Amino acid sequence: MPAFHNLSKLYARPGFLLRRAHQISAAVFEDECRSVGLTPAQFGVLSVLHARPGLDQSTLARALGFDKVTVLRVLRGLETRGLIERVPAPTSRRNLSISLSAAGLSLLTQAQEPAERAYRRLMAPLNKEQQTQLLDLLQRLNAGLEGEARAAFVPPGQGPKTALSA
Amino acid sequence: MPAFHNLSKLYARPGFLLRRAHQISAAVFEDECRSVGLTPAQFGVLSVLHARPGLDQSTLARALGFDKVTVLRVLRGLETRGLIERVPAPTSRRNLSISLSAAGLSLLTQAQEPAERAYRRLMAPLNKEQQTQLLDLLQRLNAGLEGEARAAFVPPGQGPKTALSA
DNA sequence: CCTTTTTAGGTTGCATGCTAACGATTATTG
DNA sequence: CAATAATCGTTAGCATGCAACCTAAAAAGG
Repeated sequence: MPAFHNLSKLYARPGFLLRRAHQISAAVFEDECRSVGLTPAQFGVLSVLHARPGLDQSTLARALGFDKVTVLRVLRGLETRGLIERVPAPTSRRNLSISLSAAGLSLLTQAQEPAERAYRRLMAPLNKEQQTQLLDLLQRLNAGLEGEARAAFVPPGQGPKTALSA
Repeated sequence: MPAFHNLSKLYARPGFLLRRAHQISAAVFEDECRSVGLTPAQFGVLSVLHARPGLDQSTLARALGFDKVTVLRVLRGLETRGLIERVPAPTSRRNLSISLSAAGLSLLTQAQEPAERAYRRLMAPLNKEQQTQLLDLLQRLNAGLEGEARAAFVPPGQGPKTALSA
């Protein structure tokens, strides 16, 4: 009898556990942030834009490990709601410079508390030591596998490396 | 200056790390299983059907923590490829009994090796102890938060609990 | 019994993530 | 400098996950 007869085999796969954990994480975040109307993706975009105003779309996508098409659609939604602004970049005719609007900054500020609650609710089943361990292991896993995912993750440089800060 | 000015804050969020880890995991799996043409979702469905032949769609969805619409669409694809069969269940007129076809079993068997490779490749950045730790922490997290996700996870019973085994 | 509620399967629509392709623009390099 | 390659924003299409809603069937309640 083949080994894959047993379901516990499937349930112990990291892919299965990661998928489920991500699913739960997103559900908890959306539940907590429903009041401010921000999804995890939108929250991520606004957060990066707050730290690095004026980024172009591609750099923004890489700063989150998002697909550039996803970023494009998220940005369109945020632009419609007046939370961000997209203007042609001065440095290059094919870049757009994205930045938070006043409303966007306000909403991001409002979202900090719900996001914190989501964090605590998600980590509630683990004690402090386990929480630290999990975050460390995930970071180690991700760092060791950068380049495996189609969408590259490249944290935006602070200085002259960023497209628009040159 | 608000604390959320710093990007490392965002990058250390469990939601961010889980999202990225899941993204990488799916990419690695799809890369390894491209030869047999199975996505993670399809592999999961076939695996459960192999362990529990004759399940109905809703029970199958709960056994994976999938949305029932997702299961429906995955099953349609698998049925078109002749990998599964859907027949009316004898016990109830609104249930469908799903089971692997010979081709489905064959493909699932072929997929075991690539799936194993994906497993090893995904866990490569961690040593044996860290791998065990990560799986344990994820299981603990998921178990502690069942019910938070919209799609419930209910492992199918072996005995008389399953819809069609009564 | 018969009515009410719950459930299974299904459809539709929206958000997200990926691939592939495209025109325009910028970089590279021969 | 000119040909080539890489990049940006964009569109389009497929897969996954959610919500809302429908019909039919089954369960639960009186």
